[in-house]
Amino acid sequence: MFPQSDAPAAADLPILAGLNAEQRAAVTLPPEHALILAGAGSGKTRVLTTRIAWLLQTGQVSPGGVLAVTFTNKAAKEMVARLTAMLPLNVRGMWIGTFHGLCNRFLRAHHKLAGLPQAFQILDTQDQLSAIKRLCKQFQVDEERYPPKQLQWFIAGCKEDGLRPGDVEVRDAEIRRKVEIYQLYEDQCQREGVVDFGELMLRSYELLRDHDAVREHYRRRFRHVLIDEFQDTNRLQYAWIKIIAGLPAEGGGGAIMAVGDDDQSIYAFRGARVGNMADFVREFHVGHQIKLEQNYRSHSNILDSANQLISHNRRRLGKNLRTDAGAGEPVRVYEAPTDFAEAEWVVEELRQLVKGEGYERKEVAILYRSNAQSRVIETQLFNAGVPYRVYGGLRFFERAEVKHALAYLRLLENPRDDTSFLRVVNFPPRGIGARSIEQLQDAARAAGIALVDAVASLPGRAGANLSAFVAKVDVLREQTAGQTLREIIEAMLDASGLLEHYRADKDGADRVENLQELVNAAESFVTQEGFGRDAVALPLDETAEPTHGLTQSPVSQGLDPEAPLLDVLLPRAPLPVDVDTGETLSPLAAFLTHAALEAGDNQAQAGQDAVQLMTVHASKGLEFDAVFITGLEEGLFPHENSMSDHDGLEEERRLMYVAITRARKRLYLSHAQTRLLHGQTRYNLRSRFLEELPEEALKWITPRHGGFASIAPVSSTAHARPAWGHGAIDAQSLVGAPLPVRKTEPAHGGIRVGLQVFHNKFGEGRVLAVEGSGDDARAQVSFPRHGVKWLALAVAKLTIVD
DNA sequence: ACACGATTCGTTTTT
DNA sequence: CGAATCGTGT
Repeated sequence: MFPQSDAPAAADLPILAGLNAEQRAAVTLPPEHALILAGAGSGKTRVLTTRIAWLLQTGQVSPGGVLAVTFTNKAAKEMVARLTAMLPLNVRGMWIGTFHGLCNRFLRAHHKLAGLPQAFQILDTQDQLSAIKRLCKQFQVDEERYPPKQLQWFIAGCKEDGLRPGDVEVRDAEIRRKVEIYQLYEDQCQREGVVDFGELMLRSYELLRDHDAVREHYRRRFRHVLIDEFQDTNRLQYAWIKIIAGLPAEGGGGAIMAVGDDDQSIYAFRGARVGNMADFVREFHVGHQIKLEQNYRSHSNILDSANQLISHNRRRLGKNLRTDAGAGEPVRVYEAPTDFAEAEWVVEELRQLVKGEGYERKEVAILYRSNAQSRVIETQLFNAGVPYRVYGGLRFFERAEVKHALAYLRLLENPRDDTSFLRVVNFPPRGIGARSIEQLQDAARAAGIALVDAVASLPGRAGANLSAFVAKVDVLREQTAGQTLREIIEAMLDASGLLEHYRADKDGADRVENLQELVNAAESFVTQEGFGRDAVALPLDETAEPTHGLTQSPVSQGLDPEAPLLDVLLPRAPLPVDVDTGETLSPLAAFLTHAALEAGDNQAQAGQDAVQLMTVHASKGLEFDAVFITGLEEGLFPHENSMSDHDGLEEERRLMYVAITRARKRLYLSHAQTRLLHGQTRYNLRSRFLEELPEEALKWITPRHGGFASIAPVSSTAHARPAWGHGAIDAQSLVGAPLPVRKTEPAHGGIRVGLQVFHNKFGEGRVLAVEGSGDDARAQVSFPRHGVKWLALAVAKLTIVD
């Protein structure tokens, strides 16, 4: 019997076509909590979006019942795009967005309960730091003992752990002081009506925690909660999910589908907790765990390398990628004498790739562990005239001139925004010096008021200048009332003198351009968000049937859980809306929010066929035909700061795993014997990660010329591991390996690789390499205190330690 | 107020 | 080495 044509069996829906068994299983899981372990290149986003589409199409949920959370705007946009392509359905009723974006909307809607002005502004990391610096000056915090950067880290860390100042365990005087400053910072933010990124999350969490009606409403509403990149969630984000979905013990709520990959967890340094995955399984009694192990990206030599490498990590949930693609080409490994030569080699190889083998430049990525490493490569590329693009500089909304402009705009919205006030009070310069500002700050602090409000109390010419500034902003505010966003910004650029200032600067052309670009950004914001046409009406989504028996009643009924919050909080609605009053944000305030939450692309020179340069971190989620991973050296990758502890090393290994799995067809790995770092020449051992790859998948392409013998790896007990993948470490495999291991030469006074030696000045150390002969014989020795040195055996008096 | 030397300090980063 | 910040001098 065939299923009715108008009601196809759920398993036969066209959206499911082309999915493999694992993917299909994940997509069609029953509405229970589930964890999807999605390996690199396993079609994770596809599963996520198809899951949503499937739930909708089979009538298991209405758009309003879906909550899908991502980390980046890019991921959120992609999800929306794919979903709209898949279904004729309007996605408007769904909550799809980043953690911060959704929290932002939520807080605007419930701003009264959250204790915030509806038009609160968002501090980015820069703003936060300057706010802290300002506070430190004001309260005479010793910036030597408490560097603002560290305070910022402390505060952000507390919030990520869900801790308010009162919750922090005060263990010593230093922490006590930090907590005091944390409290002062909080007071300051509250007074000025601004929130930082952590605050967006924490306030939302607390609001849900403290207001039963609100919490219950959302719990009832969201039948399905989907989380992308779950391994990157921090404590607070997981707590947020728990409270919005409801733990089983608390009566439960929506079904959670957490999608993640513990092997790609590379953000522990900023609070990400892989442990959330295990906690989730335990706390939600997760019954369904599905592994997506079929990889659609890479050839098997590449995949085998990734698998072999990551198998050296102890703490894993366990997963092995497989592919139907053939072995492909071997992974090429190159050892260069210097970082300079390494870069030369990359450029040469790249040229071959593009000219000889028809690779597109933009399909080639050059990866490195830290940004500083890009310089040498850039120089080489530049000299060779190869177009390239570096990811990860300043983004559009972070540029100084744009931030200045935004500060003026913020003052129009909220004159009490002291951060913005200070940013532009004397920019462009208008004769308001540090002295005047200090006076003003003193006055404001004494009276407990905002800087603008203290201006009137200042006498003399200082007061006059300041008053002129305030008046200027006030006039602009009145003038632009009711104008379109574009008109407001143009008026601001003119009245503030910003445009004029940069036009007068002979080097200001770029900045002028960026300011004009700001107008365009605003314009496209207006178009995209679509509130030029619909004004501020609250369009109900016709396709979204209320599933929970919500009756439509006036918005002003407020927090009755049965009230149509659903209708108010549509994420694609023009502007966030106050649930009590129906008030919306001004387009300007909305644009400012957008600017804070979405820092914009890097200077995207899209269209250009350029090689992509980026850190390994930045490469996560991307893929390329060919990938170079450079600087594979001990101390660099793995980074020295991460080498001391086991967890740090495992994260570095995951980072390497991410890097390897970016490559589709071809992978190059390289390291340099010598590298200029901090102005000093460093001799680095090659990375242990190279030794953790399957030798049969590798091909060493280093030309064997005499002078630069490579350094035999020294297996120490510090990291217990099978050095060559299979089996234990044995001399046989070391010698037989296809690595250009230099055979130790007979007579060097008995100095051989691996020996422990003693030096008069440097103490005990281990011999890493020996080369040359006779009077030229040298040994590379690693000393715990003094680092790695090359020593001339004829001069240095080395004795062998037993 | 600004310019210039002296200094310090160097992972990874999204929102 | 090179940037980013700091302090002094004019």
